[in-house]
Formats: sequence, C-alpha cells, structure tokens
Amino acid sequence: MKKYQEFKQVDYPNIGESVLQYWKENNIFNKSVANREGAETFTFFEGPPSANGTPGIHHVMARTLKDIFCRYKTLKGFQVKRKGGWDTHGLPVELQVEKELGITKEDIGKKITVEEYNRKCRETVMRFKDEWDDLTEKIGYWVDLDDPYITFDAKYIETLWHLLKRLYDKDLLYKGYTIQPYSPAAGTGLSSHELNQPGCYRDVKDTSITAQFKLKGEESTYILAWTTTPWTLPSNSALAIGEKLDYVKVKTFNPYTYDAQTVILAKSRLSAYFNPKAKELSLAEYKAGDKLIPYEVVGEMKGADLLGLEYEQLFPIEAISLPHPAFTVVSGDYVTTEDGTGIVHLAKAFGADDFRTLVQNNVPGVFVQDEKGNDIPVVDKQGKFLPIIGEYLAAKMKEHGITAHKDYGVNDFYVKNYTDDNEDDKEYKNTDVIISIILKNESKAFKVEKYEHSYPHCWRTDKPILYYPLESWFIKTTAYKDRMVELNKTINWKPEATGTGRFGNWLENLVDWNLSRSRFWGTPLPIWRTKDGSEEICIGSIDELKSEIKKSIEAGLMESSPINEEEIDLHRPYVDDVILVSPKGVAMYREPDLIDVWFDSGAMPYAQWHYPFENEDIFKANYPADYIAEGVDQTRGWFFTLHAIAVMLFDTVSFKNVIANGLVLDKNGNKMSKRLGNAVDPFKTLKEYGPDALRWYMLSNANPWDNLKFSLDGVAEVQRRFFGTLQNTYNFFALYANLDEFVYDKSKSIPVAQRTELDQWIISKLQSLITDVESSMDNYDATKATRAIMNFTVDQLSNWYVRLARKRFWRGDMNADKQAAYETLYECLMSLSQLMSSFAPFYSDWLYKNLTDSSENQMESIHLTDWVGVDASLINKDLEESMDLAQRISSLVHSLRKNPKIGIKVRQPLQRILIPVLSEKSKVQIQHVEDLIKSEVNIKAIEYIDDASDVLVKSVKPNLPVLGKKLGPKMRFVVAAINTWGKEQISEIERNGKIYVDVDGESLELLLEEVLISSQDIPGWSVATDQELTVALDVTLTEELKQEGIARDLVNRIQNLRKDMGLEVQDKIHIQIAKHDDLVNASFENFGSYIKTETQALSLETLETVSDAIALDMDEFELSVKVLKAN
RNA sequence: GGGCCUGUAGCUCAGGUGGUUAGAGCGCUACACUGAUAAUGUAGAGGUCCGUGGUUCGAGUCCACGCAGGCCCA
Repeated sequence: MKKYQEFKQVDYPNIGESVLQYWKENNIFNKSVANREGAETFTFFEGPPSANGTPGIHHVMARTLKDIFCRYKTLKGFQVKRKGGWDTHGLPVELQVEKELGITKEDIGKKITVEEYNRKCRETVMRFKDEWDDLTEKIGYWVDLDDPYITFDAKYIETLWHLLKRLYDKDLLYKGYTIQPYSPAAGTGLSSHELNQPGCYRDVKDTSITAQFKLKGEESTYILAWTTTPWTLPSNSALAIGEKLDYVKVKTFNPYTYDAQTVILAKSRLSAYFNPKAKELSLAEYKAGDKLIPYEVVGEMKGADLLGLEYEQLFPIEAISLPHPAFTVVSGDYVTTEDGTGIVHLAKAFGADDFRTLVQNNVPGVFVQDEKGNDIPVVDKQGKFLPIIGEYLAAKMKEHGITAHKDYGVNDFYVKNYTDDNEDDKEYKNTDVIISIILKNESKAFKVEKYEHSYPHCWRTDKPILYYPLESWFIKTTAYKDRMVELNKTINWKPEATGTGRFGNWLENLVDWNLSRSRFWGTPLPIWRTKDGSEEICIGSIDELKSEIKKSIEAGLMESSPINEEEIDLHRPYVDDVILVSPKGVAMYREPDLIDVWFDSGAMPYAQWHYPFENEDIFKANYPADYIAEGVDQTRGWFFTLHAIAVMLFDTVSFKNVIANGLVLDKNGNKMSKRLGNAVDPFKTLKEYGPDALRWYMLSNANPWDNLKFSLDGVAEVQRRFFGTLQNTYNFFALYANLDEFVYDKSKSIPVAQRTELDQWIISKLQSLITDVESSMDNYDATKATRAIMNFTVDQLSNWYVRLARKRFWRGDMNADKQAAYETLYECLMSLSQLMSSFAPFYSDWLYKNLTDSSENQMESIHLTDWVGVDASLINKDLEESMDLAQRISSLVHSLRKNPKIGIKVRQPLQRILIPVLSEKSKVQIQHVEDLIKSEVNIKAIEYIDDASDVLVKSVKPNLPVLGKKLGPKMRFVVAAINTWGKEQISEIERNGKIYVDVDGESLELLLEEVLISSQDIPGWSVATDQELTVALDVTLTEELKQEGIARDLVNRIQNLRKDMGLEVQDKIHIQIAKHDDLVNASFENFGSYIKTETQALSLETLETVSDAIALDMDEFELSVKVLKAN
C-alpha cells in the first residue's frame, strides 16, 4: 500500500472542488474560528457588496485580499470572526427596478405604490446572492455567509437611528442647503449618477454676456466678468480673480453705447476682446459708431492688487441690496484665463464654487425672505424669477422699448425655456436675451454673443437643469476635522500615499457630510418636525418610536400605528405615515429624506451586531478593526464613513490597517466592461485554472494597490511554473518514498546537525523563507510573501536541492543518508503547505493531506494547524553564503564549458578548475561545498590560487559610496588615479593599509577599505568572472577522462533504451556490447562497474559481435548493443 | 480644473538611504540534460529607465516643469 499518493497529472479545478466539499462536510471554517475561542481576537470588517449584479473577476481580487490575512492570523493563533454583509440600499437598486418595471420616479406613488416599489427593491437587491455565495465559496473566501448583516434589516436600521440620534444629541446633525443640480421641469434634484447618463450633457447655444461692473469711487471704470448664464447676474454679490494672474487696465469705448470708459480684465485675455488692428488707432480720433474700437493699456497689476475693490450692484434693485462686504473683489483658486475675462461673477445661490467662495469670504448672497422668514433665491422652484425681479425686468423692457414674441408679465421670466415657447419665432426672446439688451442699453455690457457649450439636461424632461440651493440634512463633520486628521495618522495605509495623499487631503478639505437623498428605497431619516419647523424630535430606537406613536395616538393625531408590530419595517411608506406629537401638542411629520447609503456601510461595525441593543460583548471585542480592505475608489466612500462615524461618536479609528486595492483591467490595460466584451468571467476562469492559481497570480503579479492587468496567460504561467514545479517535487518525493516505504516520523528523524550540508542548507533557506513570509505578512504585503515562496520553491528547493540530491533518493537501499534526504524534503514540503495556505488554501490543504495521510497525528486541515515559526538555530548564514558561491561557481563553469572555443559538454568529466581566493574565509566557504560543485559541473578537483601563487592577478576599483562621502568633488581625479593602478600599488595598499595619491599637488590618503580588490585574471587560462568571483577551467582531456566520458555517454544511451523498453525503475538488466576501438574498449573495462551500477545491470559483456543488436549513436561513432531484461 | 497613483527589455514586474557594467520571469534564439521527462538546466540577443531642465564628483533613484494612462472629486 502506497503511503504517499502519486499523481500522473493534476486537475487543479478538481482539487478546488473536492477540497471545498471536504471543508463543507467537516465544517472546517467553523472549526477554524471555534478552535480559537478565548484567544486574542483579530478583527476584520467586511465591506458589504451589493448583490443586485453578478460578481466579476475584480471581486476575486478584493475577496482574496480580504481572505489571506484572516487565514494567516488564524494560523498565528488569533480568533478571527468574519461576518459577511450585504449592501442593499441605494440608487442603483432603484434604477434597476425602474428599468425592469418600465417606470420613472414620477410614477412612484401614481402607477405603483411606494409599498410595492420598495417590495420590488427588496426582492431585486438580493437577486444574485446565490451567485455571489457560490463565487465566495469557490475562491475560498472564508466569511460567515449563513448569518450576514443586511442593511435593510430593521435591526440594522435601528442601530443607524441610534447613531444618528447620538449625532443629533451632539448637535452634529443640522438642516442647511447646498447647491445641487436641479430640474425645475421635474421638480427634483438630480444625482451625479443621473447627470452622467449618456445624452445628459448636450451642446447648446446660450447667450453669453461680458458684463461691466462699475468700480466705486472711480470715473467710468469697470471690471469685466463673463457668464454663460446671464440670468444669474441679478444674484451677483461678488467677483472672483486669481491672485497670481496678471490683469490690465484698458482705456477704450463701450461697443454698444460708445461711451468712453476704462475696463479691467486679465492680460492674457486682451486679444479675445480687442482687435489687434485697433491697437494703433488713437483714442482721441474715435467717433461713435466706428467699427474698430481703439484701446490703450494704461495699467498693469496682479490679481492680488484687485482684492477688496468695491463695485456698484449691477441690478440696483432695492429689495436685493446687500451690506458690505457684498459687491467686492475676492480670490478664487479656480479662476483661469482659458475663457472669459479672468474674472468670474459669483452668485451664491446658483453655483457650488460660488457658494463655497462666498461663504469663505463671509460675503452674503442675494436672497429674499419667504413668509416664514427663510432665505430663498430670486428664482423659484419652477425656474422663474420671483415677481420682485420680474417687475424690474418688465419695467425695464417698457423703458427701453423691448418687444418679444409675447407680452412678458412679472411672472413670465423663466430663466431657461421651461415654457415650451417656440424658439423659432423671429421675435423669440428669452430672459437671458432680455437681460442682455437691458445691459447693452445701459452701457453695462461689453460683449454679448451666442456661445456654444456643453450643458447638462434632465434625462427625464429633456430640459436644462439649474444649479440650485436645495435643503439637506448635514452631519457637521467639519467640527471633528482636526481629530479625524490626527487619528488618521495612526492608521497603517497600504499604500501609504493613499492615506496621506488621497485620504489625508480629503480630510484637510473636509466639508459637512450631506446626508439627504430624495428617494424611496433606503434608511429613512428618523427626524420628525412640526410644519413650522419650530419643534422636532430625532428617534433613536424602535422602542422610542413605539412610545412616541402611543403618545400621538393618545393625543388623537393618529388612530392606530402604521407600523406593523409583528414584523417591524422601518422603511417608507410606513414611517411616512407616522405622525408624532410635539411637547406643545403640535403634529410632527417625518422629514421626507432618506440618508446617504454610505452611512449604512460606514455604520456596519455597530449595526452588524445590532449594537448597542444586543451583543455588546462581541462588539467590544471586535472594535476597532485590525484590518479592512477595499478598492481605492472607496477612499471617500466606505473608508471615510467608517472613519468619520468612529471619530465623531467613539473618538477612535475604525480600522488600524487598510489595503486600498487598485482596479483589475484587461490585459491591455483597458477597463473591463460587459459592454465591450473584455470582462473576464470568474466562474469560467475558476473552472479552467482552479482557485489557487488564480489567487496566486493576482497576489504575486503586482502589488494589490497597483492596477492589475489581468491576463489568463499569467494565470497559466503561475500554474505551470509554481504549482507545476511544486507538484513535480512532491511527486518525486512520493515516488521514491513509496518505493523505499519511507514514512516520516518526527520522533525518529535524524537531527538536522547530522545531515549533509546540502540538507542543512535548504533547511536554513527554509527558515529564512519563514522569516520573510512572516515579516511581509505582518506588514500586509502579500506580494512579497508569495514571491518569496515562489523563489524558494522553484529556484532553491526544486532547481538546486532536488537536482543535486536526486541520486540520494534512488541509489541503493535505505540508509541514514537517504533517510536524511527524505526527511529534509518532507520537512520543506510540509512547511510550504503551511506557508502557502493563506494564499492557495485548496492546494495547500490537499498537499498537506497527501503528506500526512499515513501519519498518525495529522490535523483535519492545514487551516486548523498552529503556525510553525522560525527555528533560529537552524539558520546558517555562512552555509547559505557557501551555497551561493557554489551556485555562482557552477554557473561560471557551465558558461565556460559551452563557450564556443571550448565546447565540452557536461557529461565529459574534466580534471580541475582554478579559483583565485582573496581570503582564507572565502576559501573555506568554497571548500564546504566542493563536492557539490564537482558533481554539478563534472570535474575532478578544485584548486585554489592565493597570494602565495604568482599567477594571481588582482584588480582594484574605488569603493564609491565610501569615497564619495570623503572626497566630494575631488572624486573623479582619485577615481582616475585608482583606475591606472597596477600590481605595485595594490600590494602597497594591501601591505600598509593605506596609500597616498596626488591630486592637484595635494597628497590624499586612501585607506584599504576605500577600495575594492578582486582577482580578475589568470594568465594563460580561459576565465569567467562574476563580480568578485573568477573561475578558470582546465580543458585538458586525458585518456582516462576520455574513457570516463565514453562510459557516461553509454550510461546515458542505455538509460534511454531502458525507458524505450518500458522498464520500471527497479528492473534489472543484462548488457552486451560489441567491441570497438581501444579507447572505447578500455573505457568499458575500466568503468564497467560504474556502468553497471548506474544502469542497474547485473552483467556487462563485451563481445566480438552481438546478435540482434541495436546500433547506438554515440555522436562520434556507433556501438552495437543489446539490452535484456533480467528475470 | 484639483488631489492621488502609474510609466524600467516584445509582455508582466523587481530595483533600502544617489555609486562604475540596471535585474527576474515569460516570450525568442542556441546549446545541454534525459530515472522529476507532456518536465528541466545553461547561455545569448533584447533597454534614449516617458520627456525636458536642474541639484550633484556621480541621477532609474532627489527637485521642477511637462507628456501619456488611470482613479477619485469638481
């Protein structure tokens, strides 16, 4: 019975499936958590995905990255609870439902009730859960899928309400407004997502005005500002300049009224406003009506010089006059001179930049008061001017005799075409045009023209949108900005720059968090208000809601509770039907907004455990997280909301270590998309390559925080090179271990110190590998860890250890040396299975089982084992250096042998190599591995050349890093001098430890350690060198060497014959050979026993002739040979 | 427009604190090995280190300005 299973070929996908099955049947994941009960916790937070779409290959990346550190920490002895989660709210779900039902947002409440709509959302959002779970399992992402948190769950929402109330109680929740895209035609705000719908941005021709703002206290001097939205001009309350930009003062005439005037604009915009042909014209000779308007630059200044200048309000309407510092010049960092005048007109209500700039400068905006005393803009929500402006414009039309396609009443001044008036009417004039004409007539317009630009439109009504102030609820994150910045510095970000740069800068420029969303499917804002806004209540729990409902029913405001007590649902429409009663006995209605879904996910550390209503102990043991990982696109999303809530409410970080991973692109570096057809199907890839190679490829190919150019060829390469090599190594072990009936038994194993140097070396290398993997993983660097494991497996273990030790496994019967080889290889494979288990969880477990099937005290799975750390006593750096020399020397000899001038194949033994040694130490180091080198490159002896021999030629070069610090600019002279040195100077510095060099008449002392001495040549020999190492090869072929070469050739040919005959490794043979020339005959005579041993021949006969012989091609000649299988 | 990331061989990527001749794997070419064999080894060819300036005795590495691609935000 075979102790170690052997495999002809390996079906990696099948390993994945069968190991997965085994895990399920034996509950391995649960055990891996349960086994660590009572141990220190390592906390991981799952950033919830949304299951309303199918998972892609990038999710394999993200989920693998999450998985590996949890597995690693489990091995290290921590208990790692990982609760899965689902993100279920938000616009994408709503849009998908609307698409499927063929409805729009307007239809909600009309064609379909909110109740039905939300039920549909609830169904849709988990549609692909099964597919997600399937992928999660198949890639080996261990996370609790049976009891995940779900953001639409009433308990989950209850925690959110609790958190919101805590914010409310700290005065961090307030109602304000912000400038948002708004569709007057649809009467709703638009999300940036809606704005990014194809076709939203359209090229339109709008009337643009360069308006003239008259400076106070100066005669006819104007600042020019350009706008594509003239209707915002009545709301102007400041002008912005760029402080570093250059501006000019120009004397000229108004092109419409021909009045003499002085204007100010950016210097680089001169040519856009003035015809160069007019430059030579004299101002004095100008006559009103002349087409070419002369101009003269009369002053120049920086933007900073303009700051604080005051000007007259453009539309002097009493009701909208403002106190100082309105109508002054302020600084705006976004001002450019790409178009316009380099001066930007600011209207607080109609631009986000405008709003921000004016708030920063404490400049009031143009607003009027409604009946409640609230500020409202002069444009109403239907998109038309309030009568207060309408009256003014209507009066001005009359005054200037302006006629249009219709009679404009005070309520007709829509700022965009929301009326469906016929724009093709010859007399058609919109509000922008009317404003332009008024300004032209009043000498307040410098230039009016049609301007084509891209402007966003409402995707539902096709009408242009407005940027408009909308009411919103905010979290006052700015109040905690400094603390957030401070605590962020304690977070270990991978990569670091995302933490300091992208996230750090974001925190530095923090604005208050706009929580409000005007939608249907999401967490409702738990705030109820009286109609006049004077009283309000924030509800923080279901119990509180119930008791407030009770009060309200008692007060007679509701007949019964709209909330189903049996099955509590806190969504709309039920909460909207709840009317509460204020302390003064007034009815309170819920603020209709839903909250930003990012609050949902940012609250998961608390809500996943229904804290503080339940599970306080679990929460406390698992907060904050030790580790999280998500895409870098989440920086201002999940990473921020986690951080913000934690800092504001708990004064702590939410996570201590975080990896922000990059994107998965296609192999050409393009974004993957289903539409373009370059998306990689994860299920198909898994089926073809299995989970381990896929995971390994993704981790090892590039750092996770860089974008990954995903290529199936890369996966195949990992599979072949790494897994294939490892599998070959295992198979090699299994084949011979089974033949020798070797079974690993630690208690009987030979102490490492008694094994060969090769064994000691690979064990030492293995310890170094463990150190590397540990430190990489402790530093959240999986790429380094996987690369180190690969290098060890392929280069050290397989291509050096196994290759050199091969014969020990198959020659002769079981003995101590053989046992040591088995044990060494076995120990390496066992260690590898644990080291790689985090990254390749399936294959490693399978390997572990194959290695331990016949062992008595095996664990059920590698994932249930304890981490076997480094045994420092087994590290032998000296030996590692020796072996490194052996590898390099062998490589040099190989390169010499295949040099065209020499051309002697490895099978032909050679007498000796010569190695110059500069110190006794390096000589001893090489001597340690002499036998290995000799057998590897097939030479009989190594001879050393040291100072005592006169054939050694040394060379010297400067030790630049050392000398540079000492000499600085004198370096190159000294370097030049050193490069001319010969034997004499070298021996002088070696003898005295120093030497003097003349530079420019100055004598400089150079020390021995400031130069590097190496041997580079042996006169009369072919040498090969690699850095300080030099090897010479003796190519003399003696008779005996030739005979041995022939013998080896024969062995080689007979081994081929054996294989062709289909013989098993242990089969014995008889050999008959026909005699050839003297050299060949002598070879068989002298090396007969060697040939017999190697080929497992019982006899070797040399005969005059051999019947039924095969002609063996020996390159230079042929031999008649017959091989018979022994009985 | 702003912030951040990336740019090194045909491809995928390494290249502490600046140091003489910039590395690995894949691919390619040649050779070798043939009891790990649908494997493997060795060697070779292949580079304006995105560009331009600067700092320095010396720059792939540090600084500035650009270019190209990407992400996020306006």
